[in-house]
Amino acid sequence: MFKIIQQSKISKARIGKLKTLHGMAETPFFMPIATRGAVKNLSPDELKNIGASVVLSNTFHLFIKPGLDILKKVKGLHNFMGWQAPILTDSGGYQVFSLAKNRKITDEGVEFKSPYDGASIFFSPEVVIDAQKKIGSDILMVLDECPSFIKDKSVIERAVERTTLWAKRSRVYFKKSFRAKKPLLFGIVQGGIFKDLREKSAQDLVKIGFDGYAIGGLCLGEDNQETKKVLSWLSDILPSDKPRYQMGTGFPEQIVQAVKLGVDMFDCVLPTRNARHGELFVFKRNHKSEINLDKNFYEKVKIGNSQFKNDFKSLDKFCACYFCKNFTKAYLNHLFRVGEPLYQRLASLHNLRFYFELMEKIKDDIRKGKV
RNA sequence: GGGUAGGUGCCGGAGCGGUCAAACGGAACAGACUGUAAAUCUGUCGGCUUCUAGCCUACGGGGGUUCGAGUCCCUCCCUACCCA
Repeated sequence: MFKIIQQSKISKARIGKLKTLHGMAETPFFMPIATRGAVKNLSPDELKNIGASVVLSNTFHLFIKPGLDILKKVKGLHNFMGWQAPILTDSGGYQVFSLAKNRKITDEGVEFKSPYDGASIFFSPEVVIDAQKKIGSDILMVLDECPSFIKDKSVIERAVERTTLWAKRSRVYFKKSFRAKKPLLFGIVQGGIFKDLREKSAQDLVKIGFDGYAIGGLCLGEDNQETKKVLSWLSDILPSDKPRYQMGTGFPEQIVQAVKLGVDMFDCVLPTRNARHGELFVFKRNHKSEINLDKNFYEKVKIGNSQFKNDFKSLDKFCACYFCKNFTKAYLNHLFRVGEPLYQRLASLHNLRFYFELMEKIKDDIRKGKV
């Protein structure tokens, strides 16, 4: 299911191959986010063209709309959204965090209030496995409790206990639910920035046994040094022959840091959301168009700012995206200011292409022994 | 020529004697977003300075009433609509 092709000699970075029911994906990879069955503004063929291999969707949001009946009728999300490559589905654990005002959590599960109409929705580990089965996900995530990192240790500790309990239940239920054509099931490590909690969480999950291990609850406001520490503690506990997935991460330098600490999979809303909000990621390249990941290797460009009104140059003439190859910064600045929908498409296309180029560059550096 | 309604900051538009450098929108200028309730949210937005404060200039022009006027009175100019 997961095979390491190359292991770096100077870091924990590795290149691997993850086999899923919808084909192989080379790690490390970055997943664009299609929360409601679509990466905002982009079509599947566009995603393929810029280098997407796996897409992330969301059980909670799909559960509400369009609902599982619809997804079952079309035989899964792949058919529904026209994406025949792997799909990973988040469990709704993140909504425990992001919709904290509208949910109640007990050991049984989470009682959500729908953000659309206030209807109550109950998520248990079993409900979530069932839902992901109907969605037809290739990589299922267990339901977890993603706490805010600010919470005191006792709160985090309880979240870890609950997450482990739910992981066990998920594992058991998963085994019952799938016989042939089994997708992958990932457990999720919690524990905030506390060494003992992170270690306990990881050890208990490893005992239960999963196809891959996710690291949750990171990059939610904690200091980057703390993130790094957590990853290095876990790199020795999580089995190295299984894929590791840092959920919700992150800024480009955070991804580079994590890969060096042995992480294989990433996802984040930043490239797409920030694109929509006027922020573009751009590599700093030398005259030969090379990127040096050891330095400050990129900048964030606020394309709507007045300085780009009269900037008729390409954003990045070495970028392979449709926008960079065909349009000027001044044009995108104009589209942004007047609110043309095309703005969001071009900006999203560019930022995602940046992330995929970043992943290609990282792999290239691993192959060359530079990372 | 007569009548009516108006003229407020970059634009639209509140205000009807003091708490008004003037609500609220928009534009403009900047910032934030990390397993997406996000084409969202936040801040600044007359000028100057010793900038959690002070000073100056401002509500069509001019004059007046008042301790005090964007707000009341007179007059002039302008705009829109209606009647001749």
